[in-house]
Amino acid sequence: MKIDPSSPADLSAQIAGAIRDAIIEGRLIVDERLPSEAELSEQFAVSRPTVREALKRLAAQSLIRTQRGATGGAFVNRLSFEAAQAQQITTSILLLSMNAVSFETACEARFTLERACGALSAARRTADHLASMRAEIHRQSQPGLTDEAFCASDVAFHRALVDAAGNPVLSYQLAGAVEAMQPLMNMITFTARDRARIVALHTAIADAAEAQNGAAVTDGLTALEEETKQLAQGIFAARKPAAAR
Amino acid sequence: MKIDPSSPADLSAQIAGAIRDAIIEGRLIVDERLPSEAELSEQFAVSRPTVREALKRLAAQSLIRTQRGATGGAFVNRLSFEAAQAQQITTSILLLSMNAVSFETACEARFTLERACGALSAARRTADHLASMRAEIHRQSQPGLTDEAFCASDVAFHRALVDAAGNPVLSYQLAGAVEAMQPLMNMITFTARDRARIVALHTAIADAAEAQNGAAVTDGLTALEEETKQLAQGIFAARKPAAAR
DNA sequence: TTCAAAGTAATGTCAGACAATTAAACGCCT
DNA sequence: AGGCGTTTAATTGTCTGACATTACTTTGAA
Repeated sequence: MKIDPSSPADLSAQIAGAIRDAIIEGRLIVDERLPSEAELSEQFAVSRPTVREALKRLAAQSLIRTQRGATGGAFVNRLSFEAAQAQQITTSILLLSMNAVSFETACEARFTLERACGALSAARRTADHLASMRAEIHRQSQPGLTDEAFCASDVAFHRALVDAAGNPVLSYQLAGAVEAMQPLMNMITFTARDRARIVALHTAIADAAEAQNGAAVTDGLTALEEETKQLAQGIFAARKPAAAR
Repeated sequence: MKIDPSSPADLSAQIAGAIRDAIIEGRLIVDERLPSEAELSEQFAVSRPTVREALKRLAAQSLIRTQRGATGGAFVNRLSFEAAQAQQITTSILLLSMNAVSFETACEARFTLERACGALSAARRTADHLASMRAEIHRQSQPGLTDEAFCASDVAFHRALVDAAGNPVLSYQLAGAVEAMQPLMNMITFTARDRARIVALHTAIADAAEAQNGAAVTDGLTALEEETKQLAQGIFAARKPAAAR
């Protein structure tokens, strides 16, 4: 684990990179303890604050965790599916909000990916998954629900559908697609959305999953995509003349 | 932007979180300059090293960039698709290597997602995408190619296929699925792989894309998945009795 | 007017110190 | 001898102050 001392700046980035590479290449394994900050600063011939900055960089990516006390120190973290999903969701939200992605592009990506799960979800769904989906549909039918709660339930429904595929890698990959879209869709369509229509489409999807009919799940998602796109188009069409005045 | 000074530890995490929230919620916009480290340390009533640790955390997630000099400082970064993809690939590699994901699960997730692009890629592929795919196939046919180069070309082929869908959000989401699998598949199957068979399957996929036949692209990917799974099964079957001795 | 040099403000790095926390080692009492 | 409370040591978390480095800005001179 070496760094280039000739480069004058960004020592902490170099050190973080060296440790990260060691983790990725398996030279540091899960739950292994890194040398103490004092030892690291000796090894890399830098000061302790510089080492600390490097460790904070790694902590920000959930690559290490730190513990205080006598047997404390920095430990290589097992990257859990949960932590990875949270990271992916944050990244996806930022990516969408900072890059002027069109509603259609994002919507297409989301539903294309979710449809990919359709067949697997229909084949493997358990009673638990079905119950979760039905519960969310029931919640969505409650008249007093706030817009935020309706959106959260919408996301929960789709998460249950994705999880029904029984493939944690797939669930992780789709976390960003499903959850990052919520703020975007919420801000655009929540005023015009017809909840009864959404509930009907969700019910059709749940029914198809219960019948283990993969094609019907896929069709249901396609119908939902069409509904969403038309809704957005209507809103954009109504906005433009208003803005042109 | 406030932090809780009563919590004794992890001040830098709190500060990083406060700034991150400000960025996500739009209170800090792209290319906006943050206050200087000295000003931030005053605002949050902490020392400059603590502020610096917080900024390094954000820099590790590509949320900010820093510049030295008189007009320097920390600026909100536009999260590019490229940077987001790089992050996702790193996260995916770590997730797979640290969580004992079965080959089958990862393989299924990868091909399920890639198949989802099939129809779009077939419909929208340009001459450039086709040329990229053909070029990679040609490279894969060269007899003197190293295993590493073959794998890299394999990844490039699939990247071209995914990019052909013309949806950058989709490309971003699939980056992890396609690129993170390379080390995993490489380490398991490269000894037993029949390159001619892979090239034939790739050619079939490229032909289908050229003919804009979405179903054929999907079928080609399914065939490739089957090939890969059987290859892996054969290897695991051969390993087990050897290890049992 | 143009170009070079000094000034200035910001990040990058270092050194040393103290506080807070935690587990292990130790000693004491039962 | 064994259990329990206390001390001790190691480590991270934070602070203070300083200097180095960088790059823009201003000023001055040709």
